[in-house]
Amino acid sequence: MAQSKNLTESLHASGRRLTRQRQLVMQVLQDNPGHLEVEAVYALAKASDPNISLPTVYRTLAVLKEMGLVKGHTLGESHAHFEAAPETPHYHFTCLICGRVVEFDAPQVKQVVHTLSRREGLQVTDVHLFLSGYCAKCRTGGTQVKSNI
Amino acid sequence: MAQSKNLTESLHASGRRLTRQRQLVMQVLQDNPGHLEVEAVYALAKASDPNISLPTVYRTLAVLKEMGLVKGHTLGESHAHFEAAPETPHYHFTCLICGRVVEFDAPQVKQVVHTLSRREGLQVTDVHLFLSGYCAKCRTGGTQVKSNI
DNA sequence: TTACCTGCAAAGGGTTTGCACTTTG
DNA sequence: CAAAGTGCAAACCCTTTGCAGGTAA
Repeated sequence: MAQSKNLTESLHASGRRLTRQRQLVMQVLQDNPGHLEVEAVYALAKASDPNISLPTVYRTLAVLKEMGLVKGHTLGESHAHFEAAPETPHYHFTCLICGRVVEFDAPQVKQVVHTLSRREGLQVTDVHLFLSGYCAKCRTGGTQVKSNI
Repeated sequence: MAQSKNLTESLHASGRRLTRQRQLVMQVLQDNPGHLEVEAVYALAKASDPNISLPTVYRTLAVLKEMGLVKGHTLGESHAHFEAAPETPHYHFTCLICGRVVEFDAPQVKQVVHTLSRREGLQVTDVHLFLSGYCAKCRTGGTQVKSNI
């Protein structure tokens, strides 16, 4: 549980308490790299603690996000996705058909952000680069996992 | 009404009909550059046609988006924003305090997209680069227009 | 002990849908 | 005239909130 240290400290620093539920949600996010919908976090957490509630998951995600331990996205869809905050920022491509997410890095983005910040006098705290389209499989009419509409 | 041509053709090409409401919504988006929330589109449309309904605005925006005539965003907020599809793509910064939106272009992004597409065999149909943080005014504790919570 | 936190249930709020009527082509 | 589109009202669904009982510190 390498998480505990960071989580404990962050909570303490902001005058909050370390609860079983907060540890659990953080653990779930760390054990499941990539994007999890809130319902998925809830389901995974519930596997360890059947009593945890959905409102608590929402509240916990908000707290963790505020402390910078997790990142939240709303990638064009109606519901939010969360992931443990990666050391190195990265960006996302989502396939419109099968929903596959490709994560990638792009150093040029930092440069863009820096240039803009200077020019406009902005302080940028968060960067989302989100691409959508068709992945290699779905382009060719192959898999189409999600298109059973 | 330079719009009419494009709208008419796009609708016809997809076997849809040209209605007063669709013309109106498209007109509203074109006459009001920048981002409009759905409610704002509704209000502006209603000024010209008091009978237009909110569901129709939603349905129309979905149709226009599908045809590529408008772009929809969900910039970290709970509700969607729309804008007439610009000739040249651009990106957005939103101030977390006052809500100001700064639009900007960044040619480097095209390069990033191109590189990734090739490497992963993706077909990218949409690109969102969304920054958030504090604008020049709000950094200094100045205006804080929106923080009357 | 005492804030803070959780669970439950209910409320919120943006978005979507069912249906009868209207309008386009 | 037939099919597509609209308006109205109600349903949906993700998310938030009020509150009484728990729990970390």
